Amino acid sequence: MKYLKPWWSDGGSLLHFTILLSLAELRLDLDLDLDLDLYLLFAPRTLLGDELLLRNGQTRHISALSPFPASGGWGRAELLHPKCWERDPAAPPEGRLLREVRALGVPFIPSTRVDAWLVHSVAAGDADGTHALLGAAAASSAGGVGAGVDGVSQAAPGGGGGPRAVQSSPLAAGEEEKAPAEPTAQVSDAGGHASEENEVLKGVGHSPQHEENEQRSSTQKEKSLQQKNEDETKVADKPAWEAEKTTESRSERYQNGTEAFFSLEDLFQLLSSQPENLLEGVSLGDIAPLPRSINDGMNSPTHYNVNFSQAISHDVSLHEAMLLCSDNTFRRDPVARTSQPQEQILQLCSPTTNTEQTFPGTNLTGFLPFIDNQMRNLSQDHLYDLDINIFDEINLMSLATGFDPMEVSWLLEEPGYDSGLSLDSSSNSTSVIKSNSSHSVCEGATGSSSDLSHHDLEGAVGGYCPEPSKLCHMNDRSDCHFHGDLAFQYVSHNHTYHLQPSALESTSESFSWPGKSQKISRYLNDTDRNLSRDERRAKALHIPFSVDEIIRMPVDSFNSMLSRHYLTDLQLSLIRDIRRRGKNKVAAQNCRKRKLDVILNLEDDVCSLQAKKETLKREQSQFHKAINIMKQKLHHLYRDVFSRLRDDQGRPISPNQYALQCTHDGSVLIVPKELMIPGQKKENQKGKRKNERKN
DNA sequence: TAGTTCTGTCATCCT
DNA sequence: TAAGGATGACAGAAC
Repeated sequence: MKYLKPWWSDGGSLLHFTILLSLAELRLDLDLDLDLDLYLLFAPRTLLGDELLLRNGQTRHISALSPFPASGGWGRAELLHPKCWERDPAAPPEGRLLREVRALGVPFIPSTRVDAWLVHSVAAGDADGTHALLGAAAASSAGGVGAGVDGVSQAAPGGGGGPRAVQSSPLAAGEEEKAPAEPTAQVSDAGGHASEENEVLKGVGHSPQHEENEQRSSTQKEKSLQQKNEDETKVADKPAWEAEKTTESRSERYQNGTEAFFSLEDLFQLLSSQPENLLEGVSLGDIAPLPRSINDGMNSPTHYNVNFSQAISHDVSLHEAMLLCSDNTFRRDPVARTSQPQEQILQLCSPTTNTEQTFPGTNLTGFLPFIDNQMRNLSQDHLYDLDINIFDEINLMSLATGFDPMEVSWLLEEPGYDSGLSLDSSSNSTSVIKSNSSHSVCEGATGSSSDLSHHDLEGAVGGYCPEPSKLCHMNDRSDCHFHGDLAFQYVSHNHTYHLQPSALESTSESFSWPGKSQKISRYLNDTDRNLSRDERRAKALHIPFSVDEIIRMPVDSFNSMLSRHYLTDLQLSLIRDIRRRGKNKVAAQNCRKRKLDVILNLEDDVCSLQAKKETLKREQSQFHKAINIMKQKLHHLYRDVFSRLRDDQGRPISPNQYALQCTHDGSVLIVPKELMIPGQKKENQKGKRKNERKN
């Protein structure tokens, strides 16, 4: 197990904590919101001396851990490191507090549960240290101390229902710290020792073996990352519906075992394609030992038997997660587990085993090695960043949809609802992890791989369909399929939006956490404000598509997407309304933009025309001036001419009685005004008057 | 508090 | 006929 850069919220009360959990070939990233003080109370003692990074940039030194309280409280055990129990006699046995929580009817605070996680990759390097943890957990379980309501504390007898699970665990049955790693071949040589607990807790990558592995694979990682980034960039640049073919083809490549890298998206796609398998059948308790090297992970015919259903279910706790981390062993009510052979146990079969049984319709040969390889290619920083971004959304999303107690109860009340998801603490479908190197067989793991496309899930708003019974009709899915889908949708959540836990007003309001509710409510409301009304509506109705997809998707893809999912009339109506409003909103924006452009253009036209008008006015004025000057000159010339003219008797000719008249041939005649043409007469009179006025 | 602006939405028409 | 673009009108939020 690895704690990755935990940080506290500004108020210092809510801990946003990311845990990388090494689980066989899978590493689970858990995103938790924990109470700071509570966490400090029960934080693993191995964190003593650690600096916790607060969100405000300050650090908080873990100098002391309070003793474990006598009893009560919610989910404390979830935070308790198994070793703490061993060292602290006052510590309650494993699972006790979980039982208490349920027995007392205290609702799980969604943010404190590991209600959503991602299966990231294999972290082989931490196999050693985590064995110690799990061994301790096994010891607690084996002690059978917790007379739990459900599987956790009942998982004890003999150290676990999966007989080999307990026995194969190096630390099981009270042998925790001293037990060698021998029983499980894949357990690290240095593993299984509690002395390495620190290493386990503080970072897998710090173990010598892990470093060695990292060095060995560093070059390969770089190349792999580069290749992966290129691939993902190409896909990411396209809308989901455009990338659909790409993802499908990638899925095929995975199936063919030709894809060398396995990204989160890929993993989700695969999970979505076989959610029922992964969620229902995979038992955390049945996880095969972790390969010690990349080559082991890639080549060894290790069988991976992981029960995701438990981890994903509402009952999954940090405590379990912590226990799960170790040597691929997860003790979770083996009795219950084994008592339900019909429970779908997915075996992530090796190429040499029955892959068809494991993933009918989907050849996931090398599935986990791909994950391993991919995750090995991710640096811790990458993971950390990823965790921050993704888990925040996931965690918040879970608040909104996945873990509404009302919904859970409703689901459980659904006729025929046989969830292997352990939605109920009393469910018998608790998962068991046997530290069994043998290969489990996937039972009931059926279904096609193409039911849920990648983008269908990735951008899902709700990732949840409210009518499970109807969902079973989807693509001839069995109940198992539905459950798997449902469960996986809980996990997939929404990665499209910055899902802040609004958790929808409705869902957020449905939680009751005295003393914390206000804080959570404020937190949810603050973040939910960023969601549009349609987004909130979509979340409320658990529309499995993102609003952005609904709006932007081409009509053909849109219709095909709708046809691939069973949606209620209400959901369909909402989806179409969202699409219509979204389209219209864009249209309105464009319309206003155009209108604004038209107005601006018209304003520009007005300005230019006004400028032109001014120019013309100035020209007109200049022309008038020129004309006046010409007239003035003509008048002077006229007078000068008449002043020089004489009649036959030598007398000057009066301009009042005569006028000059130009002929067509250019000659000038002196014509008596009485004989002048009327038009010329008027013009001469006008000219005379003007000249007189000017004079 | 009133006015203005911005934005989303609806109704309607048209393509 | 469905889908959607365009646009006027209205309402609510924000300033």
